[in-house]
Amino acid sequence: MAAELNPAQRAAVEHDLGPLLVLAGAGSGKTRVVTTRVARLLERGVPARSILAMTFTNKAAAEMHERVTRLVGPKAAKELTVSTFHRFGLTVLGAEMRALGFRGSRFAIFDQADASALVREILRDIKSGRNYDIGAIMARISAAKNAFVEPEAWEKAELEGKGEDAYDEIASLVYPRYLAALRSQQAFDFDDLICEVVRLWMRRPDVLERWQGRYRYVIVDEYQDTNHAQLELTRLLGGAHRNVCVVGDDDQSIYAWRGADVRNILEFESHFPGAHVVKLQENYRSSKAILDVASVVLARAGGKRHAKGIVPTRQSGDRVQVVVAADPEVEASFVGSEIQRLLEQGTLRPRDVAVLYRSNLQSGELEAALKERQIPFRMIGGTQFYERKEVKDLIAYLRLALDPNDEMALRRVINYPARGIGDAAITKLGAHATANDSTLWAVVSRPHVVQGLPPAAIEGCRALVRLVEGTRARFERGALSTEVARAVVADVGMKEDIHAGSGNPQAAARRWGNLEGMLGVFARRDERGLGERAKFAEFLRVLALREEGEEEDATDRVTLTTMHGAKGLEFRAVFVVGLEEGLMPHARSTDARATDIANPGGDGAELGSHSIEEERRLFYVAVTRARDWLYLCRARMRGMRGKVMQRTPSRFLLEIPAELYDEREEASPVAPALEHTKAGAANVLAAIFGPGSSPDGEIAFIPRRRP
DNA sequence: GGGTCTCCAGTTTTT
DNA sequence: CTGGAGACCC
Repeated sequence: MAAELNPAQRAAVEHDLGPLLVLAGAGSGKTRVVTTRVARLLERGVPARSILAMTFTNKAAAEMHERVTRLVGPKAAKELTVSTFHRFGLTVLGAEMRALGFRGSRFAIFDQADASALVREILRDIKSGRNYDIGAIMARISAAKNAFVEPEAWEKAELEGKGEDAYDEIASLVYPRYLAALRSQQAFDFDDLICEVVRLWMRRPDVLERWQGRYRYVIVDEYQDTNHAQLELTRLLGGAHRNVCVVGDDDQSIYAWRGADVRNILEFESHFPGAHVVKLQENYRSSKAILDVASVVLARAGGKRHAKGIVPTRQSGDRVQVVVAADPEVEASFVGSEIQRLLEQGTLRPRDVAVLYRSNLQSGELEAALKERQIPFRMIGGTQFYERKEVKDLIAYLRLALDPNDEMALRRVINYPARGIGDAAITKLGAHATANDSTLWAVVSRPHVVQGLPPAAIEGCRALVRLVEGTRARFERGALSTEVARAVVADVGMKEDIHAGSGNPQAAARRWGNLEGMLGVFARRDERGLGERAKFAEFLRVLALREEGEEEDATDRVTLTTMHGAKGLEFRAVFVVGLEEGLMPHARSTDARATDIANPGGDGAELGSHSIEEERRLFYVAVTRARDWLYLCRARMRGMRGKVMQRTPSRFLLEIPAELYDEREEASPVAPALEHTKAGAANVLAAIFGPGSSPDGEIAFIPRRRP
């Protein structure tokens, strides 16, 4: 095996004891190095069970596990721990319930939507008056957690006038209540799964020592995406033996906006003194023509970076294509026709092609263009399946039936469907529960004891209890999950509700489709013998971590995804669309003030420039997904927020020397003279849309008729 | 308490 | 143009 590795790769694989930083450029064979390294450790006699590999996504974990299995066989692979950071945190916390001082052996996991519902409730409760952006508050709370700032310390900082804006102020108010609410429900949010492990280990060296003893070799993938808490977790776990191997690429750091701290990878050598550093700079993925463009993108990158180059190993290949389309529709139809052309040539399968965009909003035209040409495609991203309202409602009912003390679930469905239990009634019920040291469910089960509860609400509580008891009875009879879930859907009348609820039949069909998708997931689990009550309950409990989800779609389809969503993937042909100022780089990244709100916890002044650098890295990630064919597309005009705007090309596009690509113009079929000059465009617009269309600014939006 | 209207804002997102 | 959230009226 070693013969197939280049010298740098071999150095990374052969490195034995002590900290190791592998700087793995795009397409440099990172996964191969990691898996081979694991195999090599096993060869040397390291027991598989003392190796821990941590990734960010379940998909990455599954892939790594699969590839190690291929190398070392299932027996050894089974003993390895390959998991996400969060899954690992869950394992530790689950094993240390006693040390944590928790009752029983279970805690709930709040996903993003649960947490945001909780924050919304707290905001209502403290009558903040203003319309705060929940996401901004949650981002600040998350930042505080990951920096291990206690609520008291934060409040103190506020009092001393260190908090700058209104969001710091409101978040510092919400934070303690949020924490208290989580704890009272014996619940953790995603951040807690990491942070609480760190806290536990810091306060209980004896516990830490056990885990250090268990895992003698630690490997962390995509290290540039780690946040502060993840660094601390890694540092503590590796603190004794220091066999910590991290793999990543600072040039692909694109998640600072959600707390990733690129300094972790930049300063690895000071966090882990004596670290060995290996740079994988040879690129085996992309043609030289594509890498030439990628190199230009990186050459202009500012900020602190690990110095490394891109060494092409492949021939030049086909030239990069820059495509200037009249508008997004034309851009999309170009993408569609070109994909069709490539497919018809027979050298490509649909699965070899990806279309990448900055924002999910851009997907619409592309979907339509591919559908029109009957090109099969899959979309990654958008609102996550399990976070869709109808899916969460169903899950909440099932959770409630399995555990009536699941207050989050109860609050979610207490008045869905509307049954006369409004905000006022819920407040009364909650207050009664608190006053009598009882649970919310207990009060809902005996609504008549609550003073001043309207008869409609009492009747509503009874109806809810009947429904939940009925569901529980089904579980108790031993019914499998699908049967119970279908009964809930029927009893609640979810199908009717969905179709009545929205005026848009397409949206209704989609939402119903989501529910059927969920039922499908249950059905497949049932078939695998996982449908009985206890297993199903555990499945629902950790559903937030999405370990079983929509299973990987192995069918042969074109991939539509955001540039973020494409990280870690590769395709023979890649179309990057919407390369216009304001979209890519996104306007938010060039507007310093907006950026400050979106990126709390950072050090204010530099944020604006950081973000533009992150956009650049994102563009670099997008470009380096391509193996053989790369298309960089933009539109001259784009409707945004109901207005048609002239668009200027992305600065990243303008930076690329003309000799590195071919450029072509895709004219609108309606207005072939539209291109070239602003004035010309304005004349054409005036002809089509009537006078008053200004050349520069915004033009009243009139949808184009399709030819 | 519930349905309807109006207003506003509008990246990226895994766990 | 959208969707979500709050205001407002019945």
